[in-house]
Amino acid sequence: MKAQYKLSVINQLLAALLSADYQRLQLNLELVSLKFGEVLYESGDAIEYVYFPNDALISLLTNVDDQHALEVGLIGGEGIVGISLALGVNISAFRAVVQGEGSAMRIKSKFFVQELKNNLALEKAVHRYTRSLIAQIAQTAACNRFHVIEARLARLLLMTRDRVFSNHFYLTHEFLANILGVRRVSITKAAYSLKQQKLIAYSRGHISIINLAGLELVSCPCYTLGNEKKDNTHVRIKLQAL
Amino acid sequence: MKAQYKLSVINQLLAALLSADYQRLQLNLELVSLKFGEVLYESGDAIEYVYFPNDALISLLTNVDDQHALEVGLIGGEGIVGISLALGVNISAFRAVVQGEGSAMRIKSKFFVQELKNNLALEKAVHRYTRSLIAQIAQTAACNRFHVIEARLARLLLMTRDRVFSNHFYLTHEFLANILGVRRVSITKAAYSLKQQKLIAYSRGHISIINLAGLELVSCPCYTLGNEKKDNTHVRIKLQAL
DNA sequence: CTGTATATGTACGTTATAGAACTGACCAAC
DNA sequence: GTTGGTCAGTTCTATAACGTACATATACAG
Repeated sequence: MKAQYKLSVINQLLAALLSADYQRLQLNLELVSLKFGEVLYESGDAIEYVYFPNDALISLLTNVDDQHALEVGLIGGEGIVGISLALGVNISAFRAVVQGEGSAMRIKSKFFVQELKNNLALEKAVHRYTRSLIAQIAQTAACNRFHVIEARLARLLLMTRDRVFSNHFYLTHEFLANILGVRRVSITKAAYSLKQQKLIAYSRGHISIINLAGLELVSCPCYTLGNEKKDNTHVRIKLQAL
Repeated sequence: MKAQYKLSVINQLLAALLSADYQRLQLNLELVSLKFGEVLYESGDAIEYVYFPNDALISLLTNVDDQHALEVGLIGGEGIVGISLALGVNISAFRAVVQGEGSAMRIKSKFFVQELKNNLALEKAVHRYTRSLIAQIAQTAACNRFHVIEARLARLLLMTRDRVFSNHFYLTHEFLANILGVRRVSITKAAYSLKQQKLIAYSRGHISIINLAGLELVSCPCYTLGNEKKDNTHVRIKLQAL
């Protein structure tokens, strides 16, 4: 299904392209809807498509052993999934899982690589995004090391919110546990505490943020820090151009 | 001091360059010796020089708060410090600290960026190295999350060994604690245990690996995994060409 | 050879999180 | 409406790692 109609939300990297560049790219772009839990790549897989999320949300996970994995990056409309390709390697370093249902534009790796060569603006944007992803990965690493589960959970919920543009989303404790690399029980305990504090509400996976400012307070400083530091220079927001 | 003499060890990225490319690059390269504990950049600093370590060892740290930092990457002769530049950003995302004394080649950012444009092989190598650094950062993140200090210490010692090409190096418990983001006491305990097991010896910072195979056994699987996965395609070892 | 700084060792109470096992509540399909 | 599956909550015990404080040992400078 090609993208031939307006979207309420469009990937910001694409939105920032010049009209002519976008027209050309669009020929090979495909609009897809991504389902919760869907796996785009396993770590080590060849990258078949590169994804530009619109309102979908992709979690990058790294495996330790068969038991444990850990989220190292979270990619929404501000980014792109499959960055390795822009670094000359067509193997994914991560497992990429859909954490938030939604739509994305995708393009065959071959076309993406081709386009990168001819489209300096795209290349530049992708590089800059790569740089900010590296910072995000490192930040997440440090956060996982030093902060308590409740704070990390709050941070994850806030980051999710920012990327799906909504205070309501679907995430079970089990899924969150996988993402944060902790036991489900620990999530339940932390989530219950947040619920008690009237910061969030949830039931069977349907989570709502009901006190944003409060949630920011209990979340670890990484959240606000991450936003301040966030290198948004890779996108010049130009939604109106579409 | 320009590099006009043979080195026993030379950075592998440089070694892999074609002779002509290297000749040109060399005009702007400078041989420097890096002292233990020296800080190349703070996180957020403008990148003045890009470093190609020979036998020096650089640790990349990310800050959490004023109290805590955490190593996310370790760069020796296989790599390059100041990668952000190749991604179009001249600000360092990390604090870069000399963890192992030794020499490195350095080049002014301006020249490096210039050279990247004209030297496809270098650009490709740097990109691939970036890709493998991302994998390393993520791996380290997961490792920090799941493995016990003793295993992580063993891993760090092994990684250090691999990069300084020696079983002997200088690292105090205090320094190691900063790198691994744990208390000094925890390092002392873990190091003491390794010493008891006759895997290492140390005194006042002078560490020796005395049972390599044994140390690999107690180190976390990340170590061997990291080596298997290690993407060395960014260098074509060509030391004989120098 | 003595004093001071640096490096390492020890001890004690505290806490976050792990592991494991079980209960209850809700949902959808048959 | 019963059944089977998913999701959330509780409890218990074990332990790795923390914070802090202090003690010893080695190196080096005067």
